[in-house]
Amino acid sequence: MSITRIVKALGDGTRLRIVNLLRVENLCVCEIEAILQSSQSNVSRHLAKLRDAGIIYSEKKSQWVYYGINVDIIKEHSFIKTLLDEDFAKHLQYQHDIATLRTYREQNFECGPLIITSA
Amino acid sequence: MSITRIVKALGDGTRLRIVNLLRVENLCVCEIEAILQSSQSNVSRHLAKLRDAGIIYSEKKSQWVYYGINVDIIKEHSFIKTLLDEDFAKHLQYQHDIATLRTYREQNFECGPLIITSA
DNA sequence: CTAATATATGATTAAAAGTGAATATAGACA
DNA sequence: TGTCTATATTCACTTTTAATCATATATTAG
Repeated sequence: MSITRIVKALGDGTRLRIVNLLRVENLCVCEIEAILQSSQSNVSRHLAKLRDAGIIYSEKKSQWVYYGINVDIIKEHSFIKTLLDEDFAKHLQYQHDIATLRTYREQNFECGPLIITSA
Repeated sequence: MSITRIVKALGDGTRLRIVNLLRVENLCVCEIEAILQSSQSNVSRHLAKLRDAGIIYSEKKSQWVYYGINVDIIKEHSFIKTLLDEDFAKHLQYQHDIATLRTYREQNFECGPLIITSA
């Protein structure tokens, strides 16, 4: 996979937020949808772009499709690892998304709407 | 500067090649133009995009404008450093561009056309 | 001043990318 | 079987981006 293709696929706010979340754990479309407060089709399309660029993989489990970081591409393109491990941590947006994910887990939400308490 | 903005600015083949060259040394527009075999206005526009994203800076010296990597943004966004130091090295295209730059220097070219001997 | 060179930018066009709404597909379960 | 849920995909539309050509600006050299 070319560097250009990978960087291009990462060059979108929503997709960076998705990759940041997947760094914590594998998630299905509806979970990402809830955390990012974005539409189903929008999230699905962004996931497809990331997968086409080899950054993430998908795995179907009954009716859900779980997405996760493709560790092989990270080994091949180490800047992605630096981005995930060092750079996301410095920006509030990404920390906040992970906090939302934790809230989501604590509340034992299944796929469905998440009540966000703080913006 | 947001990560999204930076990644977006890097998400183009020509701009990645430019950043790869600037890693070696500061260059003016006409030198980049010759090495990448691209048009003056095209190179100028790509440079402007990189500069607007804070990835490079420009410095006018008499009639030339020299561009160079902005080290401050690399300190702030370490994935750029990994990209420059580790990932470019693994891809032939970027190595080749640097070889062309060396040829350019050995031939003592001023700004002007460069005779490429091998593709 | 004039000519030549280096760079930036406006205008235009073509291609690519993003989005909401609707639809299609596939699995789960009664 | 029919229905519900999760996901993907298509359509129509808008926005963004890239490339090219032509022109403008600035600097140097004569």
